Amino acid sequence: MPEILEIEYYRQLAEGALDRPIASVFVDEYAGRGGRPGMDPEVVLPGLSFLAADRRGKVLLLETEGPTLGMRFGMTGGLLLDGLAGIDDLRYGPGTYEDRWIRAAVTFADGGALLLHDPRRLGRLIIDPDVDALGPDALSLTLGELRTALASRSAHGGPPLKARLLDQSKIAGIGNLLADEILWRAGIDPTRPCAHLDDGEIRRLHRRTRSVLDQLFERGGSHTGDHMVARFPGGRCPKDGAELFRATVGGRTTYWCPTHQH
DNA sequence: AGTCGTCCTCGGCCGC
DNA sequence: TGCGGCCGAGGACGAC
Repeated sequence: MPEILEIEYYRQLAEGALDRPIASVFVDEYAGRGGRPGMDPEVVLPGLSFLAADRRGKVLLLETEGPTLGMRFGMTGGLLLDGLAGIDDLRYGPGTYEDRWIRAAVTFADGGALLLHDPRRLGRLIIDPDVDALGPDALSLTLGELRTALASRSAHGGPPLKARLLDQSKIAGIGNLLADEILWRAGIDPTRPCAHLDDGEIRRLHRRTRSVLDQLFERGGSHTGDHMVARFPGGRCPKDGAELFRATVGGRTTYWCPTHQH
């Protein structure tokens, strides 16, 4: 599934779409949901060009002379430019390409096109998305920013740590699989109240977040993590062989090791 | 503030 | 064996 690393690949791919006048735009009924009234990409984009390809968390931001096109990819969204896929296969996607799964298209005057390929229809195209609602970007997360993100004044120490890591308004870009991988490497129990980590644990979590993102980016994406091979019922911890716990944490299926994650 | 259900589709798995 | 049908997976968001 596309998380921040895949979106960063898409952003790099989209740099090939800059400075090419937009001839027409198509957005299907689902991909256009949630947009601002009167801000229809099909209407406001033709005639303009993308001038910069940016990213905040999992949102790809294509800036023009006027409005900015925001693209979200949901679980199975893929970006194609002039026929090139941004990523070969997605863990939960069908792993194949079909014309009928093209949900949106930006066609340039030169005949090329930027396409959203999204079998399960959770991707969205939004004009001028609210990026201020997002927390600091995970790829450049500082220790101080992580400290702030984990703080809570609640009597019980806030929501489970994993739920907080997935909260895009606190940290932008971490998805379900990345959260499990990071916590597994950091050796921290995902169900711990997020504000109950001591300073050493916060530092460890920060260090592991950086190393996971750096390493997976070099390897080619979120779905190639070490913890992922054991992410099935009955799977065993690649570090120590213990059978992983499986439970819903923060509303998402979570796997963690009862032996080395505390 | 934090948790839960919903959206959407498809692959996988169950049972007959 | 074959097929029908159900479940669960992901991220974001609205509702309690």
